[in-house]
Amino acid sequence: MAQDEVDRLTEAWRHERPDLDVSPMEVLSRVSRLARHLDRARRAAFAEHGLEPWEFDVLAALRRAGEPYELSPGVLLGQTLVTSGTMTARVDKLTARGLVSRRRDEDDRRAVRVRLTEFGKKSVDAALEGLLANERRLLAGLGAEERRRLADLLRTLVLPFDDAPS
Amino acid sequence: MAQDEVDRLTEAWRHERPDLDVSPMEVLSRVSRLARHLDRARRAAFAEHGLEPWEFDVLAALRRAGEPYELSPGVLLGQTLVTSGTMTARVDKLTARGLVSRRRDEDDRRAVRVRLTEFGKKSVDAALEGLLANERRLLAGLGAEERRRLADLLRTLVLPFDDAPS
DNA sequence: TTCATTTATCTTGACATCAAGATTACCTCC
DNA sequence: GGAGGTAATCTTGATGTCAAGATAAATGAA
Repeated sequence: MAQDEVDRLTEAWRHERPDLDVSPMEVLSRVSRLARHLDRARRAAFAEHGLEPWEFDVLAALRRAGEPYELSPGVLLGQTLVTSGTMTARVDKLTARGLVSRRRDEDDRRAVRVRLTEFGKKSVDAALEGLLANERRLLAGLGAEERRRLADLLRTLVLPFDDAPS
Repeated sequence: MAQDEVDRLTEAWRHERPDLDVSPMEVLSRVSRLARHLDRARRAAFAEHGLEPWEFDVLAALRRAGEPYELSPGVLLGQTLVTSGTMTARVDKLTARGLVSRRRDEDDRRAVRVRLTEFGKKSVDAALEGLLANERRLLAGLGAEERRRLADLLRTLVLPFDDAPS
């Protein structure tokens, strides 16, 4: 198989630091680099539907929640791995664009409900289909069984993080 | 095996959008989420050595280059996947901290050489060892053969990006 | 030689993010 | 029914990043 950037990177490290075992990078550097490439691909895929990646993340969380497509900022925080200040800003901008609406909870007046608008639902549904089409293309190099094994191996690495929430 | 966040996420999508095949997410969402967790782990590991992740990335590229630990901003761009404006800012800050020095090339006066200082070399060498110790811990759940397979599968996904430079 | 093109780097302006703290409202225990 | 503690959200200030364009120098064709 052809060499990728990480092969060259670890080879260089082995030359410069032969005293170290850099083999962990062969897995984890590829994860990081692949994620950066995926971010760019996602950005391009969403741009066709007029959404930024961070906009999709919020809208998708609401969409996944099912009818009536409504969650609190606090729940959205947990699903998107951002801070509260960031979520405030995101909801502000999504509201300004008419993709979601925000209203105060009547029972707990500290709380807020963020709800997908009809426009938001249409946007996120279209963007999701574009995303999946793009992702299928990126995975074309792997067979079904390989994808399954890859997913399983990745799950093993992710699980410790999901268990102990940061 | 226990469920992770991505299992819950795809299950929710299948409930809301039973018409779509969301299986690509089982691989790619895990890559993205794992990368976010790795970023945080890297940040913590580097903090012990007084470096930010972006600082390490630049210093490590110079360190890997070998004696005299000197590269141009343009080459650093390619290795770190950032834009030229970002690299200018990074080199500015690293210079201010005394981790690298910058001087104009004598032959091509458009060009600049960024060189690791002795302090920069010591910092990046120490941080690298901390990073690897941390990465070994994160990979503890996988055996040697599993790591190799995982690395191979990831290489297959990364290669198309490395070939066609964005 | 000279001018247009290309290359290498830097500058600018906008923006998303975070950490820390402020604000407002609920809740529990005396 | 207060008072202190907790919870949910928002505000502020600093920072890192990008996209697009500016600057400056090398290159090549006529």
